[in-house]
Amino acid sequence: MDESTPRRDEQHCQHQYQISCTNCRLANLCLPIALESTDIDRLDSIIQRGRPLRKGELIYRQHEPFAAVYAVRSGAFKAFSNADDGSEQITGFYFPGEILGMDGIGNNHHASSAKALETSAICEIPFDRLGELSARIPSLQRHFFQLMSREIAEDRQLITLLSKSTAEQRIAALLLSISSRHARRKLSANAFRLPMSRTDIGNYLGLTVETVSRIFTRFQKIGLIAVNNKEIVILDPVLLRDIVDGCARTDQPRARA
Amino acid sequence: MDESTPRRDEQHCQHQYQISCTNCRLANLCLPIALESTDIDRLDSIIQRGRPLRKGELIYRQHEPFAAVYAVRSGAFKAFSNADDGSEQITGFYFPGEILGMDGIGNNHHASSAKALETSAICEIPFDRLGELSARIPSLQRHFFQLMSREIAEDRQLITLLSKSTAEQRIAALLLSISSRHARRKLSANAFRLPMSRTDIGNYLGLTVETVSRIFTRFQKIGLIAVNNKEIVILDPVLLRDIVDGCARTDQPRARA
DNA sequence: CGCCTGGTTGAGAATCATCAACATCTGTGG
DNA sequence: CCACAGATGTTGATGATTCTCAACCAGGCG
Repeated sequence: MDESTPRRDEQHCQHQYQISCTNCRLANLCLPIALESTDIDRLDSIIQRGRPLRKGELIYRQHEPFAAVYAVRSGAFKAFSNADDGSEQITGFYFPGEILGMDGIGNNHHASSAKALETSAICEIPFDRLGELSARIPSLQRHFFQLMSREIAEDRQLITLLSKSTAEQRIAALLLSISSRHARRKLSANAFRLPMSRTDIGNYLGLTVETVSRIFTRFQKIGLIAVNNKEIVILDPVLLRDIVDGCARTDQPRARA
Repeated sequence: MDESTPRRDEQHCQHQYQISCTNCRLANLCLPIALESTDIDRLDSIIQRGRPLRKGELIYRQHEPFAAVYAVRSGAFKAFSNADDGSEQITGFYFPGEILGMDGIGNNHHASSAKALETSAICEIPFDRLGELSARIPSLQRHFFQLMSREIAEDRQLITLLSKSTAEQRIAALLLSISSRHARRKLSANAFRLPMSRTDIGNYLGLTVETVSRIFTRFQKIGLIAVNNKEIVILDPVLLRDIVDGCARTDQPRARA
């Protein structure tokens, strides 16, 4: 109960923010993927690394001029946009190795804001210099096209989720998504801390806080997950997937393949 | 009643499918935007133009190897992906001047399928050659980044719509979106034909056909739009926007700013 | 200690889905 | 040109999921 967080390793290590791309343990997920080491050095030379951000600080604000994209080095962020009436819509959560801010390229202004959900560090990648570099390093250009394309493909999965799925399926899908993104970083797939609030989860998934809360307790009651505030343990990954796929429901007394 | 379609001009003209980018009336919306005329010629030289597709024909299928993106020259398309259970999710509608297939770049396979909603013509743009060309023409690279970024930003608008809006707001937003895309092509903003079925609209917006139908009739009853099958006339654009923005509802007897 | 934010639980209401019947449109073949 | 069948769209009655409103609880911080 007092092992505050199980990922102190990554947190600590990645807060050493003057590390280079070459030595970064996220290099295999992030922009440098598929680059030769000399090209990695060139990429490295355009990247700015600043002090870590504290919880609640913004990387950039919606409508601000767009100048750079950002790689998450440690911590977690939410991206959100505000409608005219001030209401917020969260469009994504971002974890180490993922790239933020690509929706701002389109019209030279950020289409959303990005806020740290906990103490976090980032690498700033000035976009005009990335463009120049991409023109000279074909594999970098291709890789950046791929990153943007994957962002599109992932947004469309979310669209499908919002359009077709029940509240249970949405929450189960989010848990699985976070789980797999943890696994990608060689962290436990089945035990992790949710950096965002229940309100954020509801906002992201198109549900109210109350519904999110109810479903967490329901999932807990059937032994699907263990919840302790933001700490989550997935007890039955198979059932979780079955719920996402629509071939299992929580009101049945736990019969599955 | 017998003026079959008011856009026979564009349809006819654009079906002249061997036209070059330089002479294409969509050049100011499509990829050539912001290119010098010599660069347009270079772009033009890599573009493939085939025979028109008939209603129901596919440009590409989900999971097929990715090789090209496609510009709509005439007609209209829907992009959709199928879940494992075969259920379909429409992720977008595409009109002349818009680019299709960018979600396939990410992992070299198409993440969705694209089907013609009516007789349509396209320009095929081989992606590897576009990449080469982009590396040599900085403004082309930048423009393609921008197109992808806008696709992301638009998907996120849809996410907000699905996450936060009522059925009425979703339909109103779709009508406004189609209206503005018509206007961009110098066609009437307030009178157009919906190329997709009610079922498609419902699928796209996360609603059932019945709900879509009911809302069309409700909108018609209050004098917001005139509906004749797929022909739509927007009678009160201001109110339509108010509905999207959530500051007007149809159950109030028509009081607005 | 007490406030304040964030989270949980309950009761009632509302929107939208479902099920079912019917209408209309399209295109095909007689 | 008409008749028909299948697909597409409309309308109505009913019900379920989720939202809303409200109260209450827990933890963190001044």
